[in-house]
This record gives sequence, C-alpha cells and structure tokens, in this order.
Amino acid sequence: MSRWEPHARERLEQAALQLFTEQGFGNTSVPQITERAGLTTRTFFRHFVDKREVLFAHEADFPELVAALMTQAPPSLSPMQLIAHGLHAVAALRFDGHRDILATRHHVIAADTGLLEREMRKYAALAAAITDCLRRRGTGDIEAMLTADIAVTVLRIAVTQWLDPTENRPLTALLDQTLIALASVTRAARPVG
Amino acid sequence: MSRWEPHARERLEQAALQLFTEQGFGNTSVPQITERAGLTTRTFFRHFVDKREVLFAHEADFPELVAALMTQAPPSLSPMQLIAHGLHAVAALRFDGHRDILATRHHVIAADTGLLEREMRKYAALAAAITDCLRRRGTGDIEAMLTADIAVTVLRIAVTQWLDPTENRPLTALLDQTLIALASVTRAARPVG
DNA sequence: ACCCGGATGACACTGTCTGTCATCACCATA
DNA sequence: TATGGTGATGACAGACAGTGTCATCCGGGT
Repeated sequence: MSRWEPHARERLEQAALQLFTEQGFGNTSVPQITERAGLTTRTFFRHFVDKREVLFAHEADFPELVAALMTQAPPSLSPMQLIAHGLHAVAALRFDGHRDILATRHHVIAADTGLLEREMRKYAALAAAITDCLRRRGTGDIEAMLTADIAVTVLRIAVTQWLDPTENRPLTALLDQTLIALASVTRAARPVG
Repeated sequence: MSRWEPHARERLEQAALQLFTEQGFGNTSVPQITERAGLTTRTFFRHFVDKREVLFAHEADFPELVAALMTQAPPSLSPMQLIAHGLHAVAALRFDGHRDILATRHHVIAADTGLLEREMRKYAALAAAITDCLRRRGTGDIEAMLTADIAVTVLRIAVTQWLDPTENRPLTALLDQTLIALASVTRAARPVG
C-alpha cells in the first residue's frame, strides 16, 4: 500500500538498474538513484538495507520457494535426485523467460567485487535452506551440506553459461550437462590412501 | 622495511583482532584500531584496502600456494585425487598448529554478515585458482569448475567441524570423512529422466 | 653533508548508512 | 463531513568508511 506516486520500491529498482548499467555500480550514488525515482535518500534505505541489496530484492523469496518445492517432493528420492528435480523446477519458475533482464543484471554484478560478494551470500543462503530441508528428510549433516552446496554450484555454473550471449541451449539442457559432468568427476572421489 | 616503530601492519592486525573479539566487528571503528596500534586512520587504509581485509591478510597467498602445490603434483592423478592430496597438503601447511587463532578468527567472522561475505570471496578466489590449474592440466571447463568448487566446499565443511570446541579429531581425519560423504552422496548423480 | 625513496601524518572531502522528528496520504469510524 | 489512527515519506543532523593530496619524517646510499 504505497502513498504518493505508487510503486516506490519498483521505481527505485528500475532507476538503480538503469544507472548501474549506464555508469557502473561504483560510479552511481544513492542520491542519484533517488533523484531519478523522485524520492529521497532516506527512503531508499527504508526499502533496501544497503545500496547493493536493490539488485537482489527480486529473489528474496528464493530460499522459501526452494523449501516449498523440496517439501512437497516425494520422500523416496535420494538427495541428488531431489536436487536434480528441484533445479529443473526452479529453472522453469524463475529463469525461463527472463534471460534478458537476468543477463543485464549479471553483467552489472560481474563488474563489481562488492556485488559479487553479495551474490555469494545469496547463494549461501540458498544452500542453507536446501541443507535444512535435506536434514529434515533424514539426510546426515555432512551429506546435507555437501549436497546443498553442490546443488548451488551446479545452478550457478549452468546459469552462467545460459547467460552467455553465444549460448542458445535452454537452461534445462545446461543443467543436465552440468549434472553429467558432476557424475563423471566425482566417480573417483576417495580419501587419500 | 618499516619506519618508526616496526611491524606496523602486524600491530594493526593484532589490535584489530583484539578489538573485534572484545566488542565485535561492527562496534569497532578504524580510529579505535589505529589508536591502539599507535598509528593514524590513513595509514590503516594504506595497509588494508578495507576494514574487513585486516582479518584476511594472513591468507592472501593461499591461491598461489595451492597453485604451486597443484603444479608440482604428478600429472597422472585424476582431478578428484589431485584435490584430495592438495587438501591434505594445505591442512598440514596452513591449519595444523594454528587451531586457537583460527577459531578466534572464525568466531569473529561468523558474527558479522559482512565478514562472511568477504570470507566467501576468499573461498571463491581459491576456487578460481584451482579451476585454473585444473584447466591447465587438460580438465574440461565445467569439470574444472565443479571440482574446484567441491574442493573448497569440502575444505570449508571439514575446517568448520575442526574448529568446533567439542571436536578433537585432526583436520586430516575430518577431510577424509567429508570426502567419503561426498562419494556416497554423488553416487546417484544423474540428469532427470 | 647531501639527497632520494618509501612510509607516515594531517587535512579535507565524498558517500554510505542511521537516528529522529515532523509531515502527509489513506482508511476506518462516528 | 469530521476526526483520529496507521504507515510511508521528507528533512535534518551525524557517525563512520574510504580517498586524494601534500607535508613530513626516517633510513640508506653517495
């Protein structure tokens, strides 16, 4: 329920993304963003805890979404089967159809180390949610953490490829390709004898 | 070659870690640190690009170290065998014998989201170095990235356990345990049929 | 005795983020 | 229509992070 001009938050997000692409994240100040959005600096920090967060607001519910998907999956699936299914579900729900905007965003993030750090934190939060769900299904602690981290890594690698301008395959295909590579690489995983 | 009182950098690191443990990272200002070290604020930022970076300076050469270890390893090892060997080597060179200081540092980092972000960036840099070495050995792009990320994840999980006050096993044993869990979890990795 | 280079001090300045209070719009109710 | 409550916004002051710039100091070499 916004007052004055509606959609203050969305206006801030749009203005920020525009300015970041035009002149870079580091060269854009919060006053610049709020001026373009017709708001004040103080209001920006009421909507986003910091300047970086404006680029990640749209995926704030990712962990909850993943938790919901994993909870309603059949309990017979092994951890790796579960995450393979989950990755395809997430791809369909949140990536397919948004390649352009995601590529723009990805480009902005890749150009700033601070934004890369924040992105890693988001991935870590996602891994934590997956770990939690796996534990609730009875998976052991270490196995749950490993599986969750691997799931996030697979997603990250596949999405990065998917956003490459020279890449035309659908995200689903790239996820499968990455999962196959994972299987081949981990075949010889053994402690040092 | 330092002037005035020697070891300015080390004094700053010590003062920072002390203050962070006493009152937390967020409640400690850079002027506080430099006052305890007998230096000025400006000098702090000549030694560390960031307030956060003062906690990570001691491991700045980690990527180079890992690269050196991987380069001199026998070329016959598979990627996963290579990282298993590398993890044990790093454990012996940089972790064994420093559990107390590392636990203190770990505690400080775990209490601040900004420091956690920075730690993730350090892990990402390590993974990038490993990826690079693997590629140079002929490993495919995706396999190299996957293996590198998994190596870092295994290290992180094992170290976190190792720093638990109730844990008494050596890091080597915890690394092996994690690698065994990895083998069991990834046994069923397959794309969705 | 002189000079040179690197490290430090001093100072000003921009930008991020926070605390606080006043103000305004919308809504419910009388 | 009037009135009061609720929540978002504006306005302002301020702490702190981080940077640019110039002066100063130290040690070493000639």
